[in-house]
Amino acid sequence: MAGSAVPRKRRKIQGVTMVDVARRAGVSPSTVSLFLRRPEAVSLKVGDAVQAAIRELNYVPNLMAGGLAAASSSVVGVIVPSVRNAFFAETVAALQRELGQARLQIMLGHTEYDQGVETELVRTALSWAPAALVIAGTEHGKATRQLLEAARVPVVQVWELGGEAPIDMAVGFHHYEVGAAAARHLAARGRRRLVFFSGRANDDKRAAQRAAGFLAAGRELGLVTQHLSHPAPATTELGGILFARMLKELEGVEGVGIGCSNDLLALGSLFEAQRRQVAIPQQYAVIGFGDLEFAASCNPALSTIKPFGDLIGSEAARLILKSLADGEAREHASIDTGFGLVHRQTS
Amino acid sequence: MAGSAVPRKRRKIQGVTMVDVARRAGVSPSTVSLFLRRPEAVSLKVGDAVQAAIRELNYVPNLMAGGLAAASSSVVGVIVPSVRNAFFAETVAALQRELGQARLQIMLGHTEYDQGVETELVRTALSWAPAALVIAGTEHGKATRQLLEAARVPVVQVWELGGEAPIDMAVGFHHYEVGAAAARHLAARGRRRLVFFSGRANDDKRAAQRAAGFLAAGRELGLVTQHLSHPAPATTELGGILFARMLKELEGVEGVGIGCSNDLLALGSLFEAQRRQVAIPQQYAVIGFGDLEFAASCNPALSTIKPFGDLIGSEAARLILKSLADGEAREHASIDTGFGLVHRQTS
DNA sequence: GAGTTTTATCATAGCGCTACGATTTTATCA
DNA sequence: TGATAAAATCGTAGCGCTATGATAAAACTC
Repeated sequence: MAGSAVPRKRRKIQGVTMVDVARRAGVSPSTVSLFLRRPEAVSLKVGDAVQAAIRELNYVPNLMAGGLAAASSSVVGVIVPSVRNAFFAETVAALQRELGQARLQIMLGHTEYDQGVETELVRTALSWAPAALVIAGTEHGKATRQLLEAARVPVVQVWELGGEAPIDMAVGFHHYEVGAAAARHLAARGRRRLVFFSGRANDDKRAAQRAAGFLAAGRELGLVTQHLSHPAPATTELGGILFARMLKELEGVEGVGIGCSNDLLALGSLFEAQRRQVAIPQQYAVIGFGDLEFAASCNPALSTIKPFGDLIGSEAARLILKSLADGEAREHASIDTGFGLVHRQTS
Repeated sequence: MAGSAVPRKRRKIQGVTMVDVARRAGVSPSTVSLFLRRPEAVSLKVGDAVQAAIRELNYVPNLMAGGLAAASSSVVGVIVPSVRNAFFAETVAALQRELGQARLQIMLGHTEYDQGVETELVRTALSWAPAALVIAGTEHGKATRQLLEAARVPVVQVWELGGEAPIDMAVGFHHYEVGAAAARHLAARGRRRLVFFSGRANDDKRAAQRAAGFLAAGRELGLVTQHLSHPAPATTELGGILFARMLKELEGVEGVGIGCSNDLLALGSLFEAQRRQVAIPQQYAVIGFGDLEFAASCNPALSTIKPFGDLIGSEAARLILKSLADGEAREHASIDTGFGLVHRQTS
């Protein structure tokens, strides 16, 4: 109906396009494109000419155009609860390091432990036709799971194993086992009464699993085992608060061993103990989780359980790269990175 | 020359496109697009129909196509040394929180304090025709600076003020002043001999500036002031090492005040002091930088200088949003977020 | 040196969307 | 009611690139 024959004015995005480079180098645009994607497929002479033209014109390719034409982009969506959390920061750093080698970029999203936000972030990530998706955890809202299942890209769920079946691939460890290992360790060190400290009681599912594992193992060993938790994030401050609460509740009780949902809580406990002049590990043994960087240099040095956040990131990257190489024929791997018990002075 | 009249087979990226939605809703694709971008420009009846079609088909728009057509994308490139660094993690989190409201996504890159990597990351970010760029620091390599200057997008340099002139906009504070404030504080608390601890001596320019400010202010006050530094990253462990070194070098010296390049070093110092049974603040006063989450709950509680990392992120986001709204007419703002001296027990 | 294979380069048709201006519909007024 | 203004919808032409298959050039055969 609307039959306009008038040429519109072009809206130009870029200063220098591939066409400009091609003209400069005296070749066709296809050749420039080919050189950029597979330099070895182009003759040395032409390759050099193109390279020179690119440099002279300061050409920066447009990845949106490339991604659109190629039906896939070079972004990997990474969705974690928060990068302020040192655990995830480490994994994100490893991912970027490894994926960067393959010229893949990271598009980051933080859920802040909100399932609605998570769904939105997944949807947004998918809007970029990402090469792959990395998401923390295996328990997601129904909408998120649906989106992820329908997505025709590799999906790697990280930092957690067990629970719901992985959607595609998974790299992580069993938090329940972490808790159990902590309880058993304290028992082995002669503690007969166990307490678990945790924060963010409502939304950190992984912390909840560590707690569950700790409590179950403690009871299995026939020990009185209890849980002190709080809805606030698991910080040093909260560690102090929980330790104080514990002191009040367990006044006079001997042989207490404390498992902490993370090293920050443990650190806070250590400080509170100092303030109260309670000896650690003599009166109370403490074990954390995370092996955060201060754990080794605390006084007393903190016993803890070490996850391998860096390894999780690099293994996830490896799986992604492999999936991309294998195409449809890829397998649905699940990798257990395990954890290590680091026995220091607090237990 | 190559005149092929044969229709090629289409390579389909997406299951459901905007055309499908339009058909389902009984409107034209343009209307769907319009509804997505400016829902208020579409009649209520049509809007509902489109909305319903989107939901029923589970349509996910392709942002690459959108960005390409619109000559700008909804990504903001964020380039920081490392998210493992709590300072940057906080700013990144704030950025994502604020920018997310405007449906902007963050594309993250870590330089790991390498200038070559930084240039590559800037180049990659520019390949996405980003809506804006956020980069840590004001001192960049020549290539990076050139790229940023030529980029026709808002650029916000964060976490640092002073030094080289900002390329476009800047949000941060003067690290030199932080160091000076720390020195003056220690002097005011009666310390007559000052020492500054820092790590990553070679590549953390901002830490170097804090050191310079500390040393200059100390000397200006007529105090003997010295610098203990180390090439390793500024960790708790390094804090302990530097404190031990200081003890050896300054044996018997009274009234020593220690400034630390960050709270991790300060924490390590505290622990080392405990181990050596040296009283803080009686024998040695300590002040850190960062007000990391443990600072308030240490024993003794750590005096420190608080940057406002979160504020830096949200102000940067505000500037970006304003720039995008104002278009070409935008101003080249520079915002000093300042810092706060938090006096606790270690000084 | 003509025929055959291999290698290098090219022309074209979209990828899915948005901006633009044109067209149609609805509201307002004389 | 017809003329005019305002609002809603539509059709088209790319955005800059890549995949594809066609052509041209070079490297082998016998």
